Amino acid sequence: MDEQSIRYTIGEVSHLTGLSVHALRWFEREGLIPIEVPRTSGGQRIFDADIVYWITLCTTLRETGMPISGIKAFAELVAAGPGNESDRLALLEAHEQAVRDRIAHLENSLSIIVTKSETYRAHIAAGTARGVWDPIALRAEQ
Amino acid sequence: MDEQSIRYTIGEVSHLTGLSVHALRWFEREGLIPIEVPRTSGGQRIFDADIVYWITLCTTLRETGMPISGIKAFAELVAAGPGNESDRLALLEAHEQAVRDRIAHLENSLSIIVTKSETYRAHIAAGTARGVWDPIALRAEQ
DNA sequence: CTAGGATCTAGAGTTCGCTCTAGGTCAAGT
DNA sequence: ACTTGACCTAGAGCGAACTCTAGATCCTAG
Repeated sequence: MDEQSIRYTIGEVSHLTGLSVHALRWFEREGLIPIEVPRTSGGQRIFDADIVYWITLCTTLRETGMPISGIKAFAELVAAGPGNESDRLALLEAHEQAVRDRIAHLENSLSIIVTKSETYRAHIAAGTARGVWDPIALRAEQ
Repeated sequence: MDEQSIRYTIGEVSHLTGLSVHALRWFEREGLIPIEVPRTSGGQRIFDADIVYWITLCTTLRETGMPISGIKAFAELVAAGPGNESDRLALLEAHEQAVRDRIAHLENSLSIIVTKSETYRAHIAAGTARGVWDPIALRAEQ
């Protein structure tokens, strides 16, 4: 990496990552960023590509359901420096499995929803969209 | 259906559906159940197979990310009785698509996480788990 | 008939993950 | 120099989805 890499303001990072500036400041306060974000002499944050990359990774982890506490644990490992890479890997692998499980569960649920939709479609097409196939309407109609 | 179908207490429904009794009462209060749940003379709820089925469907919708407000909308359509089946179908199909999108997004994110894991594994195996591949360690080590 | 576990209502409390506010300071264009 | 929009800190507030509490009633087994 270049010694003088690109410097971003918090607003630019907000655009790059999709997180609000509030959320970015909050991420730092919560310890999700493994270094102290450097400041200008006036106290304003200076982000570089590395931190933006880290934040992007954080959002990927968040979007896949890792709780803030999990990301914080990961950040703490990184902050602790070299030597705990297998711990970091274990954390990632556990999350990887959690995501796979989540996808499998969603696919399962999806098929239930699809079946329900198909039942509705069939009955609507047949003009018989009442009765046995609707457990609640059923009650009303008996 | 049988005129005298099986009757369940709220505790039994809790076991059957995995929702807490608190959550079940809250679901009713929030209007997620399209009928008034009948009561004993003493005021205790009596659930039957139809309601249990409905609640199970609700949990499937919830687990796939439908907000309570969405389920409420669906319940209101069902409560309104026959005639709006295509609205119900539209609601289900919209959610179906949302779930497909969610799965696609998760798969995308998963591949990012997998790549990150693989990088860690490769570097740990090579005994070079420091430096260039870790954006934060990178900073510390330059 | 009585004990005690299950249930009732209505509303307060909790957790998560931000979002917003107040009361300033900073910095870039004119 | 001045204006104006971005940024600062610390903490309060918020929406979603429950969860828990209090104080009372129900109901089933012994």
